[in-house]
Amino acid sequence: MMETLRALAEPSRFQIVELLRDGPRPVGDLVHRLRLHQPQVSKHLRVLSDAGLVEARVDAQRRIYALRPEPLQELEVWLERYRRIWEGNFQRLDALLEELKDEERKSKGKKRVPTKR
Amino acid sequence: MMETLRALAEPSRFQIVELLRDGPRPVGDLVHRLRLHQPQVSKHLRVLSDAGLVEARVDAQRRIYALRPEPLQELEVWLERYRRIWEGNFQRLDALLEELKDEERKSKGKKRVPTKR
DNA sequence: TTTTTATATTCCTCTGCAAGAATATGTCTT
DNA sequence: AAGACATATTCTTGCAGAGGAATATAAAAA
Repeated sequence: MMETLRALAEPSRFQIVELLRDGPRPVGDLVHRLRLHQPQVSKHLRVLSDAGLVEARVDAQRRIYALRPEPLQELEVWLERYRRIWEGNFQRLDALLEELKDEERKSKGKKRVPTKR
Repeated sequence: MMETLRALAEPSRFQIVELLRDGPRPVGDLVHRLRLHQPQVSKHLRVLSDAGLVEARVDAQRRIYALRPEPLQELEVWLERYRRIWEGNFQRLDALLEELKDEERKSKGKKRVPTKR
C-alpha cells in the first residue's frame, strides 16, 4: 500500500501507469511518448515493477510492460473504508440544511449558537 | 491528484489520515498517538492541508483537524477508470484457460509458439 | 501582566531519490 | 562472426524534503 503510493507519487511513473492503462507497451514506446531518456524510463519501470504495479513480458530483445491490477485494487479497497466519511458528510449537510431552515422559520435575527462539539 | 498522492506517500502523513478517519482530532492528540514531536506533526499537517486533505477548526488555542473528503473522492474517480482493466483481465484469464485446455486436448508435447505480437 | 498551554514556523543537517552519462547485457540481423 | 538494436544497470551529482532544535505566535489561566 505504502509502496504503491510511493511509486505513484512521482509524475513520470504516474504517466507511465496512465499510458499502460490503454494496454501493454514496450519500453521504447514509453520512452518516446514521455520524452524521457531510456535509462530513466527503465529505472521507473523497475520501481513500478518492485511495487507490483507492472510486469514485463519478454518479446525477443523487447520487454512489453503491462499493468498489474492488484495494487490498484488494494488501493480501492482502502479507499472504500473512507466512503462512509463523505456519505456521513452528506448526512451532516442534510442536517445542517434542516437546521438552517428551522432557524429561518423561527426567527431571522437570532444569534447563532456555535455548534458545540 | 499528484499532490494528493505525494501527501499520502509518506508514512507519518498516511497514519495521520488513518487516525482522522475515525473523526477530527486536535494536534496534541495526534502527537502523542504517533509518538512524533509536535513540530513534525504540524509540518505534516501543513502538507496535508495544502493538499486539501485536511482542514482545521479553531478551538481556542487548539486546532481540531478533520479530513476533507474531496481529494479521496477524486482518487476514487481516478481509480474507477482502471476498473475495466481487471474486469478485462478476467476475460483474458478465461480466454487463457480455454487456450490451455485446447492445447492440452490437442497435443501434450507440442512446441510452444512464442506469442508473436 | 506574567505564565502556561497549544500550535506553527524557521533554520540546519542529512538522507533518499531522480536525472545524466557511461556502460553492461542480451538478442536480432547480416 | 560483427555490428545494430532494445533494455537494464552502475556511478555520480544535485536537490527536495523529513527530522531535530530553537523560537515565534496566540490564547487561556493565574
